[in-house]
Formats: sequence, C-alpha cells, structure tokens
Amino acid sequence: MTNGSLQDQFTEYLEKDSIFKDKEVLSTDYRPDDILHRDEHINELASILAPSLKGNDPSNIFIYGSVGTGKTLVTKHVCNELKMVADDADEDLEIVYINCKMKKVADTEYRVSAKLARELGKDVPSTGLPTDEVYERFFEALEDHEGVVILVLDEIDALIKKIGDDFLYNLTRVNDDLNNTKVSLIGISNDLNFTDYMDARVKSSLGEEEIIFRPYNALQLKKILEQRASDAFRDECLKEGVISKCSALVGAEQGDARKAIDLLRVAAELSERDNREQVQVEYVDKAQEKIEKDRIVEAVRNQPKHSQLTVYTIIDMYDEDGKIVTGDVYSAYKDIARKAGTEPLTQRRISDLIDELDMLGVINATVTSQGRHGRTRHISLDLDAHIVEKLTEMLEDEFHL
DNA sequence: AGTCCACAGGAAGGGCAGGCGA
DNA sequence: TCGCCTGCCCTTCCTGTGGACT
Repeated sequence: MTNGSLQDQFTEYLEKDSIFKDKEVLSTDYRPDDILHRDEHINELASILAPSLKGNDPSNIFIYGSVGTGKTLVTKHVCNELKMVADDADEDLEIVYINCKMKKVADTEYRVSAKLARELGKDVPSTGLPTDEVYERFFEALEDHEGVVILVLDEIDALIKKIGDDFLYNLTRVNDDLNNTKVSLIGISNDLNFTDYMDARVKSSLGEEEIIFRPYNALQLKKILEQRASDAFRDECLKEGVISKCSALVGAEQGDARKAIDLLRVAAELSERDNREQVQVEYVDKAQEKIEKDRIVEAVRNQPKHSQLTVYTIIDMYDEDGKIVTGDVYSAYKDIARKAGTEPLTQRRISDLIDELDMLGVINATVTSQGRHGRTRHISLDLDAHIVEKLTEMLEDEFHL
C-alpha cells in the first residue's frame, strides 16, 4: 500500500460517521445511572449498610452470584451513594474496594494486606517485608481511620482457594482489637459453593447477611442491552434483531450481562471495520467467534514458555490421533522442548501445567482410569480450526519450530 | 478378591529475583 | 554492602486410586 492511499484511508475514517455515539457506555467498567432488574438487591444492600451512617458497624455481608450478574456494579453503586451521603453529613466512613483476582495485585496474603494498607493511606513496599509487618501496617492504617471502614473483597473465592481462610479469619476478628475503628466486610464471590473451603467460624461471621444474585434471563438481558445501546449508538445504526440475538445467545447459556454487552460492542466494531453503516445480525456470530478466539489466543500468549510448549505439543499430536494421555504428551513434549532449545521440565510439573491449561479452557483434560493401564488424563482439543491455526502460527513463530 | 498400572496430586524444600533496612 | 524476607517456579519424594485384568 502506498503512503498516499494510507492517508486516504485515515482521512476516510475521519470523515466517516461512526456507528458509535459514546463507546464508553459499552466498556466493562461503565456504571449506568439506572441499574435494571436489581432494585431488590440495591435496597437490601443499602439497608444493611445504612447503620454505618450513624457510626455503627454494619453486619458482614456475603454476596454470591455467577459472572456478569451485576454484583460488583450494585455493590459499587450502593457504596458510592453511601459515601456521598456520609461525606455530606461529615460522618467518618471509608470504603475500600479490592479485586482479589487481579494477578500481581491481590493474590497472596502479603499483597492483599499491602493493597489494603495502601488504600488506607499507608506506604508499603511491594515486597521485602515480613508478612506480619505488612499486616501490622494495615492494622495501624485501620486504627488511624476513626469511624467505620467497609472493606469490599471482590472475587474473594479466588483468594481463599489460593491462600486459605486464615487471613479472612483474622479480618473477621479485627474489630476485637480495634479501639477507634469499626470494620465491616463485604465478600463477593462467583462461586456459590466456595464456602465449602472455609472454616465454620469464618463462614458464620462473614455470612451474617447473604445476598444472592440470580443470572439474568434473556428478556432482562434484552432490556439491559437496549438501555446501553440507546446511549452507545447513533440512531438507526442497529439493525432490527441484533439485540435479541445477543441476549438470546448469552441468555441461553449463563445470563452474563457483561458478556452480552461485549458481544454487542464487538459486533459493532466489526461492522464498522467493514464500513457498514449499521450493525447487521450476522456480525453477532462473527463477534462471538472473535471473542472466543481472542480469549484463547491471549490466554496462551500470557502463559510461561513451557506451558506454551505443552500447548504446541498437544496441538501437534492431536492431528494424528484423537485420544491422547499425559504420558504421551510428556514424551513428545521432551523432544519438542529440546528442539526449541530448552531443557524439558519434569513430568510432575507438566502435569500441573496441563491442569492449568484445562482450567483456562484451552484444552479439555479429564482424569480417567484405564484399569490395568493406569489412571491418567484424557486430553482433547475442543477449539475451532481457525483458533488452532492461529495458535500454531504464534507458537511456531515464537519458538522457531 | 486381589493385583497392579500409570499416573494424579500433596508436601517439602531449593534456587532465584526483587526489594527492604541497617 | 549484607542479611533477610517474599513470591514464584520448579524438583524430589511420596502416597493415593479406579477399574481392567488375573
């Protein structure tokens, strides 16, 4: 392409009317003024938290619900409003929100304590201190805040699965040792059964109040999408049926509003890239394919070297034979690793990597017993051909295979 | 009924990088 | 600079196990 035509392309883009009026509305962290279908939850949460306005510590709260059911949105909304009223009334109220699933931010006891302390205004290095020292600083930070402190721990299930519930136990007991401050916890979890991992004492003190968010049905999703679409798109830019298709596709599976909104956004982006003036229904299918592809490819791209080599090995083997097991993967992996110029890891380690890849949804691995022939994982690839192609290309490029 | 396979997966610990405080 | 602490990745060693085979 010559420079002239590239400039033309940019100029054309600049002059073209966008499908979008305000794309922000479809981003993951956008907070609409009006949250649909969650009035009950908002009121319930608000009434539990209200005592904090009079300096009393509210009950600890446990919020459950699968992904994209509005847990975080509702919690942040209520906390925001609460904080505003408290500020107006000159009440001492501090709200700290952390997402425990964010890698490198809050996935270990040290990091969670450090993050909480920092949010409360104490300086803590990202590494180097003994864990009790960090906890001590967090405690001091709490003590410095007179009044009520509400700690919101989002995706708390991920944290507990990783570091156990000792930390949470300490948190639920922290009020006993504080003189000036009252602490209340809000735990948000995607996993409804995760309290199984917890000590009964922690379970009962954290779950003083419980709120459960049910998935949205297709009709509710449709209303939510309509609300967002009217702010996000210019008039007449959405073909009839696009929203129904998005809500039906997602609603039938899991009622995840975030996913439905993503689907709509990507469908619009793809339409725009193809110079369409409207979002057509068939772009919703294209969007779904693209989202899945990007998710898998990104997941693999972010894996460490040997995990990527394991993926490559599995893809390579899968062409030959439909049935592969851990042992076969390991022996093939050893050759491939050497070819890629690196020493292979042990089978124990690869076994863990295979498990991680399964959890990421890149591969399917199920433990099965073959009787006399032992117990192993049956590994299969359930990916579209174009995703496999893209992965192969990426990995061959990276390892010069 | 008992054996035995081919691993799964738990526990402990080594080595390294990043970072603190003295 | 040194000693110490942490998280992370990995190894070594180990026990556990579902079910086809004997």
